[in-house]
Amino acid sequence: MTSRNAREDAARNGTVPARLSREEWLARALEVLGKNGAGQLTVESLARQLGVTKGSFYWHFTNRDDFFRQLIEYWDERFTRTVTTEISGLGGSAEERLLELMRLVHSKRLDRFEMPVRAWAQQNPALAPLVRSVDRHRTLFVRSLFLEMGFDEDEAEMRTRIFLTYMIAQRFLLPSSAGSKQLADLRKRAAFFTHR
Amino acid sequence: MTSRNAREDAARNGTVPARLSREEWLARALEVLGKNGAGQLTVESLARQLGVTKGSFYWHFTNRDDFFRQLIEYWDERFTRTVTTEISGLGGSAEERLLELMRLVHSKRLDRFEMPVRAWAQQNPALAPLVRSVDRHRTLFVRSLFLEMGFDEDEAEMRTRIFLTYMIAQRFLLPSSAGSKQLADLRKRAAFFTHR
DNA sequence: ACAGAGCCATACTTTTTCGTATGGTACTCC
DNA sequence: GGAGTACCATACGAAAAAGTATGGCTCTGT
Repeated sequence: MTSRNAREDAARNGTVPARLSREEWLARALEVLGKNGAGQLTVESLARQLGVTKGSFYWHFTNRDDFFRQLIEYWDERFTRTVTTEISGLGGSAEERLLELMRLVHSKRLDRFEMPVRAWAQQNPALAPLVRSVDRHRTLFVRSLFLEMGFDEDEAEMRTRIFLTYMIAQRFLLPSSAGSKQLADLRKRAAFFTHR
Repeated sequence: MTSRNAREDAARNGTVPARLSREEWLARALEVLGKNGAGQLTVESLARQLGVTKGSFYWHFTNRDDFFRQLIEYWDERFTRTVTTEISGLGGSAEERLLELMRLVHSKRLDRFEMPVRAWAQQNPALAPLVRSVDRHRTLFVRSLFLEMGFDEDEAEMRTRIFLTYMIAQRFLLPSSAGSKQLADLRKRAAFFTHR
């Protein structure tokens, strides 16, 4: 008889009964959203995966809408905020910082939740404004880089749009391109965005 | 007492009882997918909107999976196939045809289902291959344009990727930019993709 | 006018989910 | 060592959805 209860397993092993935190719910929810889609984003399914029951969920969150709001904020913090602040603290030219941004997003796969999060949140009237807020923050950040490179307002605006959409949807046309010349490709792509 | 039944209304007006076709189910499903998300893509919800019951659905389609497969094919036919064949029949330089492609997608809003369709279908193992097939077709088409412009294989490959991702995710960063200088912007964007 | 096919309504069963109510267990702090 | 708090289990009710079975209506062809 295999136990499908993580807390029982923990008890048998003498470890702590794996009391969950708020973040563990959110982290798991993002993974599910990315792998299985928004349709599988149910309370009881998440609870089963975490080895607990709904009782834990409704302790940490008042209801599903509250959970979803916190999920967007969690995603913003972990997959956007940390990058922009890190890049902001760097030196070098604006071109170099843009390349470093692409490198970071690629190596840490920070774009892996772009599509599922957006396609899911855009429909919800309570969540759409939160996503738009994330976009505003990104746009301001990238636009400042292009302005620093010397492009005028309109040109910086256009390049920011094309660059950000590429960062968002890139993963959609990547079946399994994994190659050895990825760094060279990254440089080429960055140069394409920053050429004059 | 207001009737929420389209067929009864039609009967009262003396018109045809609005017998539905397969395509009406598919067209409505795409609209729902775009507006309300995949979560609202249920048989009974669609039936209510069409003024019929589930009986009609299970007459036209064997089950939900069958319906979804046909939905992807319908989307491919109406929002990709028609464009590539129309552009193929045109004259002019490859640059002009690429601009015309952007114009068509923009004016007819052919990109409005990109994100919802993808985020939804990518999760389903039965649907993902169909979407990848659509991507292959698009990639071949756009890549041939860049090759015709004189770019080498690698360069054409990269520009195709950036161009297609932009066409896919463009709408995500467009709050309500609707301006009068849209055609000029289109030309500028096209030039950005085709410059050397 | 009658048979058959095409198309849909209705009723029903099973499954899944949200949310709530309530009780139980472990830990902390006096 | 007892009270209180933090965290979770269990049980329940209500709603919604997929799919099936079956009967009814409408048109066409003959």
